[in-house]
Order: sequence, then structure tokens, then C-alpha cells
Amino acid sequence: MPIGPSIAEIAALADDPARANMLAALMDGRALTASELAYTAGVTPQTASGHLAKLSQGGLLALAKQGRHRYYRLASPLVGRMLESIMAVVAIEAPPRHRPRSPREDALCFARTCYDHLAGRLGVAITEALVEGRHLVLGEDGGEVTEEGAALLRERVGIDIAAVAQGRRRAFCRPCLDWSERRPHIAGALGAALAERCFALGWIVRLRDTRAVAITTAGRPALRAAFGVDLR
Amino acid sequence: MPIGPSIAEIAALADDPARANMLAALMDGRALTASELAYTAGVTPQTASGHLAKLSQGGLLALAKQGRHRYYRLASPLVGRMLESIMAVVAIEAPPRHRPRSPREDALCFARTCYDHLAGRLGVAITEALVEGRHLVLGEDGGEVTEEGAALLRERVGIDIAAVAQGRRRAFCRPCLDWSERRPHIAGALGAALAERCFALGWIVRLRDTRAVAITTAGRPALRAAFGVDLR
DNA sequence: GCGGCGCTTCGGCGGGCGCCGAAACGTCCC
DNA sequence: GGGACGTTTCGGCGCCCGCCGAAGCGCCGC
Repeated sequence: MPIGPSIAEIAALADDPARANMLAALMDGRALTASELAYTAGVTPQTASGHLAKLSQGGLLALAKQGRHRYYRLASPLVGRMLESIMAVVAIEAPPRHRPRSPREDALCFARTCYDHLAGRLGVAITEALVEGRHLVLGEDGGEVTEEGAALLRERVGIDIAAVAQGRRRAFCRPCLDWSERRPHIAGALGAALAERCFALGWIVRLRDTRAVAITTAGRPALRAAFGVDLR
Repeated sequence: MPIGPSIAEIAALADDPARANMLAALMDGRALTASELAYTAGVTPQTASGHLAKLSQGGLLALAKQGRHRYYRLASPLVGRMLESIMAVVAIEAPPRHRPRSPREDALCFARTCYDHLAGRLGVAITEALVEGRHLVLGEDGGEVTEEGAALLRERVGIDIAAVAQGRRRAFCRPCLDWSERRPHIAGALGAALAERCFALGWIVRLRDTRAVAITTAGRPALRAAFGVDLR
């Protein structure tokens, strides 16, 4: 039972730019329609349809019919993890070519959700600020919050570290290599809690039809006060 | 900057059965020669050479020249993580087809190393025995050892949980979906420590030219005594 | 029921890539 | 230095697959 063919089968589903774009667009867990995905991927609807059929049949996508629309989403968090790990490999070897970026891309690079946590310059900045201030120790495969960090997160963000770590059924804290910044940001239960609090406190808001998020006018000073993060 | 093309580029490197076989063979971190990889992949040396060139140029493999041999290995642990996550996706949707297996494949399914920890029936059996006995609580993204578990590992295997958890620079314990068993086994620092102790205690030995490991005559009763694991 | 829309299926074109045989290059050993 | 061996390069064949235009199917709203 050579395992190669099975791996190749799955990898082949992501080896096409159009399909990869679709998968990337679905990485935040939302469900998108076939046309939205066609547009995102930059192909005609009929071509997209073929791709979506392959991805569904391959088990990467789940389909929900709703009226005349068809909503596709990632079939499992494991699929998202796979894409995340592919992006991590992309990030490490990324040739330092600087390509021109559109405003839309700029927004994504500035701040976005990666599943349930924050990525982009904002996500990385918060992460590095916490590490810099000895509030967080981050390794290549995990991380832990220091006592000072626990105090800071409780007092300034309203996160109860003990509650977040509760049971440890999911990883408490793990680094997620940011494809745009090529540096790690915080994922896992802690990453989710951080993002959740930032939304709840009104520091950041989601932008329409994208994974990008923006810092609110109230959020800017709040983020500076909490983490010392002040992005332009 | 659509990220799709970059993802596709990496995925394309694994979308060929021959290349996927090569990558899978390198998953334990060893370095193999071009001919060994050609044989593993089931292609002629000249074909393999082309594949290896692509994988190297793509940044997935690192090359070390040694005399007239060329040793290839995974360029980074991140590459291994990527393959692991692809295998996880393979495992979840795996059609329950039972293919005939060769003795060589049987040995791999029975017990093997997955990087620095144990996989296959042995790895899964140990994991499930620990969970069953309430020595370990395993979630879908992490896990933790109970007090009873810490005592068991210290007394019977000689693992100092506190030392293993030291610093948490790498994930203490995370589940790794086993492609042959389709159930999780223990990875992370704990998984590495378990494997290391089993080798050190002489309970298991590596088999030649493969990632497979075998249980020694001394190991069989020891594994039964320590974990209640008794594989045929 | 008729038109519009979202989505899929079909068919044919074109390009890219994996494959191997043959041959060249470099290293080791006698 | 000659011969064997490990590895790579080159060239040509063949196949697979992504692409789009055209057409078909199902759901919606007037």
C-alpha cells in the first residue's frame, strides 16, 4: 500500500491556481457560492463548476444547496489545517519578490482572520508585542503565556487564561506561519480568544465580502494601550 | 497578490505519485540517495532525477552531496508537517477499500516512526490505552496528561512529564492522524519522549532501510506491563 | 408559464508534464 | 587509467487536464 498515490490525489486537488484560490478564499470557514468562487478564482462559471465538482468529490469541500445557489465550504477543519501548512511552506521559501498589490490585497495583508484567529500585520504585531514584553514564549511548535502575560490579558483584554486553557482539548497556543508577513502569529485557543475579545470590544470589525478586518477608531488607542501595537 | 498560485506551486510538487512516494519515504527525517528514492517511487533513475530536481528547486528537499551519492532529505520540519496534514485529510475521507498489502507494508502498518514519534498500530494502541486509562486527555488539536498519567509515565517508562513540558517551546502533546489506522496517535514533545524511551529501554528496534520498527522479545511483556498493550 | 439567473454538462482545442532510452558527467576502486 | 557505478541531461512520445463556447437543467419572480 504505497501511500504516495493517496497523497498525490489530495495534493492534485490543490495544484491548480484556480482551485487553490478557491480553497484559500474558503479558509475562514465561510460558505461561498459557486459564482463567488468563480470570480475569486478568475475563471468562468463553467470552469469553476468543474473545479468545484473535483474538490467536492475529493472530499475537500462540502456542499449546501439553497434555492438556486450552491454554497461550498471546507469539508473539515483538517482541510483548513492542511492549507495552512501548505501556506507555511510557501512562506518559508518565499522568494523575496515584491509584487504590486491592489487595495483589496493591502487590506488582507494589513489584518484578516485566519479561521478563528487574527493574521496579517495586526496578528503578527500583537504576537510580537507579547513576545517582546515577555508575556508570551513562542516556540516553533507551541507556546505558553507567562504570569505577567496572564495578568495583562486578564486586565486589559478580559481573557481568563485558565478558562482558555480549560481541558486543553485543543492546542492552547500554537504558532501559525503568516503567509503575508512570513512570521508567526498566534493560533489555537489563545488566538481564538484574542480575536473574539477584539471583536467583542469593538476594536476591530470585519469588512464585507472578505476575510479582511479593520481597526476601529476606538480600537486604535485601545490596541496601543493593551499591547503597545500602533499600526498605520 | 492572489495567494492561489503559490499554494498551487507547492501542491503541484506533491501531486505526482512518484514524488509523493519520495516525500513519504523521507518523512522520518532520514536522508536517502537518489537511487533509493527512485526504487521507492517505482520509477527509473532518470525519471527520479527529474522529480528530485523539482522538489529541490521547489524548496521541499535539501541536498547533501557525499562522494558519488546524493542524499536528499526534507528541507524543513514544516515540510513534514505539511505532508502529515495532507495524510490526515487522506485518512478522514479514506474510502474503506481494503487493498492487499505486502509484508513490507504490513510491517509499516504495524509500527513505524513518524518523525520522532511512534505511529501505526503500536502508536495508536499506546495512545488509546493511555486515553482509556484516563492517563491522557486527547482533543482534536491538543492533549494533556492527567496526574495518574504523569505517575504512570514516570514509574513505568521513566518519563519526567515536567521536564518534557519544559518551556513548552514545542507543543507538549498533539494528536497526529495516523494514515494507516485512521485514528490519532501522540505527537509533539510527549510523543518524542515516548518513542525515545521505548528505543532506549530496548522495547522496540528500527528495521533496516525502512521507517518500520519491531517490538523486541523483551519489549512485548514490558509494553503489556506499562500500557496494557499487547499487539500480535 | 415565461423569462432570467445560477449552475452544470458536453465537446473540442491546446499546452504542459511524466515517462523512458540514450548518452554524458563525475566519483570511486582496482 | 580503465571500468563500474551513481546521477544527471536531452529528446521525443503520449496522455492528461484546464480552458472556454454552447447548450441543458433547476429554481425563482413577475
